Amino acid sequence: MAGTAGLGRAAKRRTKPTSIDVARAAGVSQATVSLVLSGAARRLRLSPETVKRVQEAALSLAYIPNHAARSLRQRRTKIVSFVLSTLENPYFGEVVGGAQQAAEARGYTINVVVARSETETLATLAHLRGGVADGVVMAGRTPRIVAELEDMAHHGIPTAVLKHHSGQLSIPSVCVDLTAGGFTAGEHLIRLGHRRIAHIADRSPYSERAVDRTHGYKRALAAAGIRFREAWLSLGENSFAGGFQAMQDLLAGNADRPTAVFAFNDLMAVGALHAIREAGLGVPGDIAVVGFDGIELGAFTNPTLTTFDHPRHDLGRLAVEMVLDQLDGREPAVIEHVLPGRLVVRESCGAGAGGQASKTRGRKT
Amino acid sequence: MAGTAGLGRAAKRRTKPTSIDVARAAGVSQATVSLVLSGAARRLRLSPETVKRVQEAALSLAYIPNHAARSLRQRRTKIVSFVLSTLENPYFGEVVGGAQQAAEARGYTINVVVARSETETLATLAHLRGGVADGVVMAGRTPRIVAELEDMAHHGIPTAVLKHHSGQLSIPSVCVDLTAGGFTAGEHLIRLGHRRIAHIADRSPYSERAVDRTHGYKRALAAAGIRFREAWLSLGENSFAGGFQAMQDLLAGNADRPTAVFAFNDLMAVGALHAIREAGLGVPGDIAVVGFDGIELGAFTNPTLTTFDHPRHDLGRLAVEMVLDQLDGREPAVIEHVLPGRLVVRESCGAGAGGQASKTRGRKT
DNA sequence: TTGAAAGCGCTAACAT
DNA sequence: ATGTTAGCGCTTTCAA
Repeated sequence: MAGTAGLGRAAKRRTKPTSIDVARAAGVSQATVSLVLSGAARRLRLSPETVKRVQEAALSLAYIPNHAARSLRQRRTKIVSFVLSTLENPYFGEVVGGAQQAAEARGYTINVVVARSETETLATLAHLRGGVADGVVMAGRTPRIVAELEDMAHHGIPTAVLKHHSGQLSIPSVCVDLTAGGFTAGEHLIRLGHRRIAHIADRSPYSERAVDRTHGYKRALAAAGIRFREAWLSLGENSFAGGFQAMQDLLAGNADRPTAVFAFNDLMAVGALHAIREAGLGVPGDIAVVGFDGIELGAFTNPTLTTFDHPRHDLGRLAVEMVLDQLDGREPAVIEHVLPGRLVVRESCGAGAGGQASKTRGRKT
Repeated sequence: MAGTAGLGRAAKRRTKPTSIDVARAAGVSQATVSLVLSGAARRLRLSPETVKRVQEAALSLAYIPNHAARSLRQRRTKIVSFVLSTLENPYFGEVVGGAQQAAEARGYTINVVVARSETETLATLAHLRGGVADGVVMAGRTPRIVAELEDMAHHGIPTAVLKHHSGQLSIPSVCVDLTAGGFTAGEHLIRLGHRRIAHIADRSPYSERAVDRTHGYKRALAAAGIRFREAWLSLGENSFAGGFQAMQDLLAGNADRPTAVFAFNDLMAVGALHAIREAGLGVPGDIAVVGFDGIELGAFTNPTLTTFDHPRHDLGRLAVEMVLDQLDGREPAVIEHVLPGRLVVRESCGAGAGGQASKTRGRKT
């Protein structure tokens, strides 16, 4: 029972047990406890009894190593932070899922931090510099954020950027080929006979330079000899309400209304669907709609949503792997992953000629 | 110029500056640096010049305190973890938003951890026991998780549970009055003349005991003298697809189909809407639908969704405040917050007689 | 095969 | 008004 080495600290009120307590209980040194619990026992050929005694002591004391002490000593936390701007778009649910799986496979934990503005993001990054996590995956960016990330990388905190081309940056990045996506979406609508195709874009600063899909859309128009009209480019917040409002603007501002709309993402596309319906018009009859990013919701709207689907799981996985590779001291094999997306044709574009219920869950192309 | 005490560590390659480096640069002691940067300077009447020298040195070295060292010494991290089971339901977006705001107001940071199963959750909690965070907000629960949380509380890591009544537990909790919600939803449908009202529930283990809204629904039926029919209770996964499937089951399994459905949450309700449409039926014409929880999506579906709206922001805020109160050494003022929700009537229940477009954004009751 | 000792970077108590 | 000292709990040489 009681104390090998007396009451000392172990007797203090409800203090969590430390490795010293375990050592005492097992009758070994603190170092041995550490060795056993870190799995180095076999390599160093500790005697099986010692190992067993330590394990039992640890178990009976419900010993859990102190995270702060361990990270201080080892100079690493085994945590990667995933910084994103909102949880209100389920898009990131799957991305984080992929990230977690990749992290877990290599012994790391993901923690998600929401930073809603550039200011908040910079504050978060400053916090992370203190060593809260070993690396950072950043979804969304502005020039200042990128600069900060580059600096962090120089100071030993590897990062990866998600979703936008990093262009000339030295930061590893993963993104979907957004330009191809914009082109594919536009082209699809053109093939269906549309020539008056509007575009709803995100007005947030995060997307200021993220005009890739808009470029793709313009290229599709150009390829078909259709002139781009400024009046058919509508900006809104990145949300249902933003898409709704952007679509209303589009309808109000144009005497000759468009016959099709390509939206920044599925969230905004759903907002647009609603605005069209409120205006007494039909989708795809009066206006065809194509979304972007492929969240599950699109398979359940009325009408179901044609969209450009992203490999969300892979996006998360690759971003984390790039960070972990850097932590392992190797440069990531590829510094910029550009993943392909694919068009998922459903009802909202009017392509499914038949358009029966049985097809509404989405055909993949 | 260089070293008071020689080149030593400061000269080492790219080591992040420590408070010792700052102290040297400012010509003061390490303790003074700590005092200045923690804001204790004024209280202790450090001379303004000293303060200034330290601040400048810290700035020019881009000094950031080491998180691990600080937490080890202070025995706290100023972090609260928010553990939840999925990011695919935007419901939690706003809850986390409220949590963050409350945390920030008191100098804490929230970090979100996704644990998709009971096993993952228990592993996460074990990790948190190591002192990664000072406290935990847990969304969703099973008996084993609750037991674990209680134990953590005994060991100095305060917790709060979100969303379900804690019943006899000693853990502080915040939830919406789900029973009242179920009752309100059922009653609303009954008032509209429905008597054949089905219910779609969540089959996940997280909800095993969370039958509150189902109770409410049954009570509403009973109050109207309507017999509860087992065949009209359908279970599904907590997702669009789960609601879709549960609704299909309902339609397939009943010769005399229900004229109304009350769904576990808005996600499942949207799945149900889709199943009804695929079956060639109309909402609310053939079947009225009422959802639960009030996520933004419900204002943009077709038809828009009548639902029982939750005060999501407050839910997050109160949960965090309960944790922080415990960290401050005071018992939370209230150990169980039961917040009211409110019915938001939109199109899917058929109540909006007129049902014009202009009303579809939702009337609050 | 195991133990002893040092030290990660910081803060808090105690001296001046 | 500032400096000295000790120590948070752990891992990791180095010694035995």
